Amino acid sequence: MQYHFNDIEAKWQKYWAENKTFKASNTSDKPKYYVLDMFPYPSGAGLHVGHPLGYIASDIYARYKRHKGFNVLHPQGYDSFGLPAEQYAIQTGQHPALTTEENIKTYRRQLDQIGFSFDWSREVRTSDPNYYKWTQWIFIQLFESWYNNDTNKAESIETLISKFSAEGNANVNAVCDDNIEPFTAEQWNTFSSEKQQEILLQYRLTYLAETEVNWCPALGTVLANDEIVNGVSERGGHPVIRKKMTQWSMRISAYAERLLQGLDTIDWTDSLKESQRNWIGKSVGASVTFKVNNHDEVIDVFTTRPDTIFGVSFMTLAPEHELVSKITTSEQKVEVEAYIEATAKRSERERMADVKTISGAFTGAYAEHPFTKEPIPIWIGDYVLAGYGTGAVMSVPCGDQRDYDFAKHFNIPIPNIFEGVDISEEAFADKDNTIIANSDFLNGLNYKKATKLAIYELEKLGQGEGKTNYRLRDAVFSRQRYWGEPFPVYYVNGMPQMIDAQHLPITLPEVEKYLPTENGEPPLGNATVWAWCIETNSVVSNDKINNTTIFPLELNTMPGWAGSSQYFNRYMDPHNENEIFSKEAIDYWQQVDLYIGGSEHATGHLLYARFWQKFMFDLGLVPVDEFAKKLINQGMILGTSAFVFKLKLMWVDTLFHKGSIDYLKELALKLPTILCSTEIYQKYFSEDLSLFDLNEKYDLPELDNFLNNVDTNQVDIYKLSFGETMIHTDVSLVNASNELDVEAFKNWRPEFKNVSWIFEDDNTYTVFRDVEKMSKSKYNVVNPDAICEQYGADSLRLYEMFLGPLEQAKPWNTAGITGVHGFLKKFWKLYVGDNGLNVNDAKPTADNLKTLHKTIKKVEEDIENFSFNTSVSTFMIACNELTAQKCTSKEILEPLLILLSPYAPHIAEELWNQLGHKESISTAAFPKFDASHLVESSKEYPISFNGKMKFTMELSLDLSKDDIEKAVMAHEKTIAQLQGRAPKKVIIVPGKIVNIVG
RNA sequence: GCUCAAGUGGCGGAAUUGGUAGACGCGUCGGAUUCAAAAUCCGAUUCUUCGGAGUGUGGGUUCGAUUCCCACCUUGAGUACCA
Repeated sequence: MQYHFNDIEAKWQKYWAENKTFKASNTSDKPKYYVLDMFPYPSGAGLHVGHPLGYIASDIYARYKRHKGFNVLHPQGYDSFGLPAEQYAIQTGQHPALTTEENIKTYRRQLDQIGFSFDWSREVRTSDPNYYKWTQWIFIQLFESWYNNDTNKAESIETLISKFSAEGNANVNAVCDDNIEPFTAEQWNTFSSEKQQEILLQYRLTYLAETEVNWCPALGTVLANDEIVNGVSERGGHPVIRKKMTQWSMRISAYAERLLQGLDTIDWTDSLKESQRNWIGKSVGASVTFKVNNHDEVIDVFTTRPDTIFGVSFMTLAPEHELVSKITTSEQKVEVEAYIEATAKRSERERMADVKTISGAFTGAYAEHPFTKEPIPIWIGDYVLAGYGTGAVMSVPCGDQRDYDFAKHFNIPIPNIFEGVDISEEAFADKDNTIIANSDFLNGLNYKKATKLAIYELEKLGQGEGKTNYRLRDAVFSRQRYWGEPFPVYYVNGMPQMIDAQHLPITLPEVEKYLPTENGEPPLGNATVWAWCIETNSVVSNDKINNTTIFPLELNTMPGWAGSSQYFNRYMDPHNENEIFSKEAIDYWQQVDLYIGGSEHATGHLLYARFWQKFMFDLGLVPVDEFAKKLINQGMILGTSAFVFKLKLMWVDTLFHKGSIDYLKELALKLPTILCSTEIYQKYFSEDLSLFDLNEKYDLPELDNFLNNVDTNQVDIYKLSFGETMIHTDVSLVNASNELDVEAFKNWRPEFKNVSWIFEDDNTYTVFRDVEKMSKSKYNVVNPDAICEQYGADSLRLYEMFLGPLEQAKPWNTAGITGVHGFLKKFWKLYVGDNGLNVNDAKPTADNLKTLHKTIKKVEEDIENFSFNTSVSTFMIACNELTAQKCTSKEILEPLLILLSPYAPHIAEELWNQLGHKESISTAAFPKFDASHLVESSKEYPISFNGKMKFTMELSLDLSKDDIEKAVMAHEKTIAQLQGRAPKKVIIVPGKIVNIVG
């Protein structure tokens, strides 16, 4: 009987679905294990072979853990709000809910055909009102909370209100806005309700604030930095302006320190933790206040090196700094304004990428040194960014290379405040070896002591204090989009009010158009039924708005990361209508044990989700403050693009031609389209042959005609050289030997229907191959549907794992799948012969047992180390060995099946069933490794001379070092190798190696 | 620039604590089977001037280095002057 993978796979997928084989229970005697994949966005293009890589790995792990006796939670769902569906809706008018539904159907079909052991009964979708009800609910909790630095956690806003009414805000130690005005309890109690709300908003964990955004009036939307190219929008090339907008923000900065510390408690990859650390960007130092001479102004700076304060020889402000216009002298005005204008034209990215060009301008103003009272010139320079810190720097050229370069460039003095250090060539930034000099009371001190003393003295002057700075900014939470969670917020006199949680969800209203409104409001501004009635507690028609009982609702929606910041907990109890999850469920599952996904989420989703988890921990909703214990990043699967070479004229040797460049350019345009097969092209190109030579060899009428019409007075046709333009061709038109289906290519690209082709000698056309990111636009996308159809899901699963280490990027090459497919056929034949089952009760041989147990050992180690590629090799070796051993023993073949089942579950289930089992193989226990089967009595010793292996010798493992040496020295090959010399030394490591030196 | 990965045959990759470099698979070549093909099976496959050389390059430590140390080069990813 043959291996009919399509039938087998369909049969078991149906069985698993019907029997709910992988449904997880929230109560069990078994230990729990929670394996989660990062939330997929169901895109319209469906899955390509790169997407399931992580899902296959997590599925193997989940199935392995079930064999190991765990109660495994392995859910899946969809992050189904998002921009692509909205964009599609704008173009076609189709409701995003409809297209999303369609896309999910495709995704589900594709996921099902790969045989994942998901518990689909727990599926969630972020765009489902029953789900986003809880996203809205968390938003309300954030609004109703403030961060108390004294208790170092979030607390109910009620505790803050009672503090205010009892003692005012003087003793409140909160994370809040910068510009808070002090008030007493009496004042608080006399404030109007609106005033009180206004103040509270400055403390809440989610708050309204004016934020600068990249506004594109033509598109009516806000753009991300990388959507802007050269100051205009990437799509359409419309102008973009900086605009202030009132938006919801999340006070994630309150959690900066805890987010940083928490990294030490979780088993995530170092590179990912490192990028989070960089993103949080903690720096310890001091804030210092400089007075500006002849002005009633001060400049605040943050510095990590207060010990170098006597080395300050100038100040640098960002060109955008608000003080610049106030303090610039009339003499310097022209220069400063010109410089500001020049900077404004450069994008922030440009300014940052360019470290080599030094530019700046002197404002003419001076600051006063806090200790020496000497005047310090104030400059502006675009190496200082307005957005970071205070947008101003105290410049210490002897201790900072950028300040040093700036000072050198503008001939600003560079005072040396370091003992015994030469700064004539570069700045000295080594904190550890710093001894301060020329610095009054700091002389002779090291970095640590000088820093402490400098801060102490600054505090005495009232011109500074010790300070810790974080780069992490509060996160903007509003989006001017339709397809996202609506806020549960209405406005009374411009002040935001939360809708009571019992009335959630506030569902997305219907709109006619998904575009922003004509007066620049977000798409929800198009909704006609989008007002809140506080009497009926329901959404009502806009025309009823009276601002006494019926009020306008918020028009923004939430960002993509809102829904994905809580889904991992919701999976624990996804259908609970009364709570976000029950206490029993969260206490049982606790947190994700293994999370697999891409590293592109390092500073987005993975940081925000940790923030929400910590917030929920503070509220006592979750038992642990990190949501994922272990995290692995799977590497990207790259595509192998295929190209055809189109010839073009090259200019390198214009010297050979008498004609003008213009004539050559004109000629280039007239060159007929010639597509040249890769091997021919590379041969001719590397031999530096000309177009003329090519034409001689291959009779191309069009080229002939072209060459005949070249003005030979201007051009030497014998020396017209050529190069190539590479044109992507769809990889589906190319076979495993890189041969192009030319007819299909012509049908796909009609513009190449009647052009000249140069084929290989055997009349085929070979494409050029190169590895690139897998994407539709590069025509290198490989669809798993076709692979499952032709080779089966088990082959796809094995091959994805076989490609290489999970965490590394690696190219996909469909041709290689025949290897693992051949293995599965061979594996099948080990169990099933032409006349039925081969398996019997034969007693296993020592070799059989050895093969089995070394396989158990290796596979178990591999899974624990997430080294799935090497287990596939191990299976192949085991299969090859057992086939050679003609093994038929059930005692061997049955455990082997369990080993394979996490990787290739369908074939394993089928054979398991044929062996007579009634239960799914997923219920079988993982085989136990027995080391006694691997004990060897002898070893094939490598005999090396000076570290180079020359031959091997079979020796008993019982031999002593001396016995081994005697045996080796007596060997004829040793004698031949030494040629009469006496060895200087003989190294013997029993059981490992013999090395003869000399 | 910085941070983190990575660099091994024609290709994907393997090599446990420093101990036989190239497992396993693809591809290629040769053979068997076949009227032929597919499928299947068997063998060979780092280079080589046959002495050797060889894991990006140059040094170092060691009896012995893909593995450890130093310097450099290249590629990929992330990040943006963190004051």
